[in-house]
Amino acid sequence: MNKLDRSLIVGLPAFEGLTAETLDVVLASARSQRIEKDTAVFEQDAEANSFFILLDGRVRVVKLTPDGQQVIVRYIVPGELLGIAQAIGRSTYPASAIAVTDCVVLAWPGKLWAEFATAHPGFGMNTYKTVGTRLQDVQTQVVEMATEQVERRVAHALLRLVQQSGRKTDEGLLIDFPISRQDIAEMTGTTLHTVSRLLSAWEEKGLVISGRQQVTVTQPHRLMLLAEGRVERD
Amino acid sequence: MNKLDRSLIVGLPAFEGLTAETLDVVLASARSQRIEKDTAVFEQDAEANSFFILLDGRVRVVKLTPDGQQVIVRYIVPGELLGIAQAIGRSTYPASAIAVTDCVVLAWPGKLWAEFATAHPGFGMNTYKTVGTRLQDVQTQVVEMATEQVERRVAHALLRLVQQSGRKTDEGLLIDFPISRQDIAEMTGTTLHTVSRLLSAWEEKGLVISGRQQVTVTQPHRLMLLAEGRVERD
DNA sequence: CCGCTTCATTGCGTTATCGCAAATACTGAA
DNA sequence: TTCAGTATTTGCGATAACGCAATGAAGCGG
Repeated sequence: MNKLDRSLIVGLPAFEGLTAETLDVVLASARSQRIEKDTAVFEQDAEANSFFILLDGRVRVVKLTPDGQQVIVRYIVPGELLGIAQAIGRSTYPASAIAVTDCVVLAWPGKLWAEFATAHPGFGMNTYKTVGTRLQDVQTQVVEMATEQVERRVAHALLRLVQQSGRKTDEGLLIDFPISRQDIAEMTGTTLHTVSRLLSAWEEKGLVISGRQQVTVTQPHRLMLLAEGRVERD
Repeated sequence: MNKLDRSLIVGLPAFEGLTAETLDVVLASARSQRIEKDTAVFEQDAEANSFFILLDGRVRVVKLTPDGQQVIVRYIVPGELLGIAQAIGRSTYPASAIAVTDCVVLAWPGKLWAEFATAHPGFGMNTYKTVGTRLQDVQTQVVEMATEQVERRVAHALLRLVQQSGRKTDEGLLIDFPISRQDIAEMTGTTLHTVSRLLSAWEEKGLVISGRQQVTVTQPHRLMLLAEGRVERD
């Protein structure tokens, strides 16, 4: 078994404020794991045997409805925790997590979570802060879904993706992982058709450039105006 | 200053597992407060100077959008925490809380939250569990809003209200606080008109009885079938 | 390099839901 | 008891968004 290096996790929000010794202790029980693109890190309703930190790649968190529809709850970027069912008092995962690209994660046995949290209060605090942040994010999303029409919701979603995973290119800010019209639809509660029409219209207006599983926002500012609803809805 | 009695909070989930002495310590810094119907317990974006437990009455938690629309995030029933901005790492309240009926709350200075949480880990855990539960609730709501059409969303909302605040009457389960069509609309992201039409249709079918600011679910089972979408949508 | 699969586009008809407006019903206070 | 203020109902027209279906483009595996 190859020893994991402390530098992997130093500086991550989840471990902020912990001593070097603590990091080593924590790392000692972690195992690193490669997750191939399009495979699951964990599955909804399965026993929450592990919790994870994403070190590299992108992960999509998805909820499946009884009738087979999907909703994308959020995207995870490197440095973020995922599968922390324990921290919210669950024994099963409330959603599935799918690797959007090839990924590397650190995994810990789920039962260690409580141990860590009590032995290293800072770690507990940090995860709770994550949970709190996500609560706010999701509540914002509810407000959007309740009050905004589709065009603005999709605009907001794109802006969030760009903020989280935007890579600067010649043309603008590229969302730097593969994302389909269907994916965007599942994030915003609409259909791939509507998303496609919107992107086409926006491309026409010069706000974005989009292709197969790829979106670049060329004029974030104008897109933001549109998202905020104070504009040009022709 | 009248001393608060331990019996007020014994048995509440937030204080579960704490010793009698601890309860007394905690109570020593609490002040009890009466909140008149239709007044605010706290206001969105205000400094989070206090956190609360609702002892009696009902509170509506509302988010206001920049353009003046409202969304009802949740209803609080006695025994529940509210205004726990500290626990999610915020210094301002992310929403407003309005008394739906005359209420009694216990209030603590916000800065005490962190003290309590460290001095009495059980208390911290309990609030975090609350935050976790709410995260799941809200995520469920996002999934509903993304995948279900209005009729099912409203049905789900009513069932939740009945479950949380249903009082058995001759006719069925009465939501035991005043709730308008507008309120239900703001919970489900629709309009009071649509809610009114739905309630009328359901009354026709014998599922509910509704009046001014009042709803009784007479056939919860059939309403649930409708909410789950396996039915009679004529 | 070819064929297959997946993804995206777009026209067109359908429909759920909205938004307005007018009428009606209920409640609490004077 | 009456009046004023709110809440509710309901008809009707408008429309945002869906859903289908057909076509076209892009990428992947052999």
